[in-house]
Amino acid sequence: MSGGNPAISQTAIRCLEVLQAVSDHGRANSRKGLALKDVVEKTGFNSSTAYRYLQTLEQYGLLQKDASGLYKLGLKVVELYHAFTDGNDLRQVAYEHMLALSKETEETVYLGILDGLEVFYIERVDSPLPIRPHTQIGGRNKLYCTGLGKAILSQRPDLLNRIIDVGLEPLTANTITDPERLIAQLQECQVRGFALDDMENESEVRCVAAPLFNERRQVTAALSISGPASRMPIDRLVDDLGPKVQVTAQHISKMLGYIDA
Amino acid sequence: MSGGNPAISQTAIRCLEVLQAVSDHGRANSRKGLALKDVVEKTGFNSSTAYRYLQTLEQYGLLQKDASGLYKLGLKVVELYHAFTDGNDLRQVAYEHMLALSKETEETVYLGILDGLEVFYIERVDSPLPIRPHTQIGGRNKLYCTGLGKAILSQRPDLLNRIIDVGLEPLTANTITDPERLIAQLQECQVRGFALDDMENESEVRCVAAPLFNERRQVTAALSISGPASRMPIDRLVDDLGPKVQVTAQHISKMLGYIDA
DNA sequence: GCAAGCCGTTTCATTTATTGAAATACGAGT
DNA sequence: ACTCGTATTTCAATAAATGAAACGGCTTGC
Repeated sequence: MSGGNPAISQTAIRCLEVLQAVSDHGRANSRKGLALKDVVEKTGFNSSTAYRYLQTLEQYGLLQKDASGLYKLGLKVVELYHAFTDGNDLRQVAYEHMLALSKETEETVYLGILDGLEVFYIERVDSPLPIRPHTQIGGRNKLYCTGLGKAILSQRPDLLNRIIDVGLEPLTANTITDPERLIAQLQECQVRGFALDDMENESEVRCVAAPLFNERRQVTAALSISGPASRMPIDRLVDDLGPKVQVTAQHISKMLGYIDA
Repeated sequence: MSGGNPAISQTAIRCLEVLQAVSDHGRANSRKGLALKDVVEKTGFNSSTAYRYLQTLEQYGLLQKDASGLYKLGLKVVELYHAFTDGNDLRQVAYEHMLALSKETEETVYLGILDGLEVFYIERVDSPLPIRPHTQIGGRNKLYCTGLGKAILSQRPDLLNRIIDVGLEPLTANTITDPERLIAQLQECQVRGFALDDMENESEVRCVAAPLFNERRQVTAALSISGPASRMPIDRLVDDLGPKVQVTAQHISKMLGYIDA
């Protein structure tokens, strides 16, 4: 190869591309796994090579063959996930508070963390009600048009310019695309203590979110309550749910070692 | 290298060994991550090599650096886990039943699947009570001395000889090490429909478990209720909890497409 | 019942990326 | 400023990855 970073293993990365292909497939088409030929198609690798990678991943347990001999994600994934959560204070302490908050409000509660210029959804507690949002854990969304994102952004002026430079792409009719308006709203959110998302990321979904502070008073995560617009009139968000997320977020922040000024 | 399977990528496997080292460390010592030198120590790789692997895993998102620059598991792990659960009917279907069962009994409910000659713990719903078992999700246990294992084994005579050949190592004073007794108990379990674990895997923990049947009438998974011996006298297990796990297991089996004879 | 075709698997000479010793850069502690 | 312990980069030697081709098994069609 030519330019690539020399401190990266080509072979290992290609192998992980195979893993990704299988993972992506699971998400999209669910049900059945991928055959060797599918992996060859998706990745463009030579079939011997793809074969070897599949064998390797299977041996390690990241992949396994399903009943029909197709490859799908393996048990090692579960093992790694639980090792991850064991070492992840934030998720640990937040989870029980999220359960309580969801129970109290009967709505879906999300925990998101800052990852680059996006929010990464790290945990969710579902609403008991039949109609509820379906954002994927393990997925990502923009900072400027989600409750979680704006809650984080309101405390992280350092990110604001980068976000605006990249551009505010509208995702729904309500997405804020005017930088001035975004800035104004973030200031409002800073004062009030929680952020609103009025169908800016997905139509029919509204959301309130509050930032989480760690022991160094930094914000890299937020908590939100989210639900169908029909159950979420703006005044319920502002008067009822907003204060509730905020209080819960404060509790969690305290557990994380944040000391109120 | 000399003998190794030629259909396995050495490089990729070595890279995954580094991932494992970081993962293992997280479990054992929690808190902080691993430095390059630690990885070098643990794996014995040359530092340039280990460095390249760490870079590779970090770039892919399986690892990330924590605040102090040490490596820990990254967000890709969460992404993969949720792709895994999306494509995993069993866990999906079982989970809500597990929630209900845990709520009703106020005890911890486990879901385990057969993996080789062990049970792999795939999901858990914790008891609300303060004293509760702590078996790790993503971990493994023996078939012959756990409720889950015996529930599976009672329906899988094909595995029995292999288990006995390997040997019944005692893990507690109560572990059954006599093959005859084990066989007798499995038959009893087959008749009654659920298996008991009377502190055979861990002292102070008792458990009842029932097998889960899939659409092809095979058993590769089981459901259990488990708790401290103090709250779990044998007659509660037999008269109350046992029938409850069994009924729940039957519901789940039905959802999985199992048709009762 | 035979042939053709498709896919997974193995082989092996060629090519390429990996390797590791050593040089270098960095940073904390003194 | 110097030292020590790490992290990072360099580069020639080398071991491992690659891919074309051959093989084998299984299904499909005639």
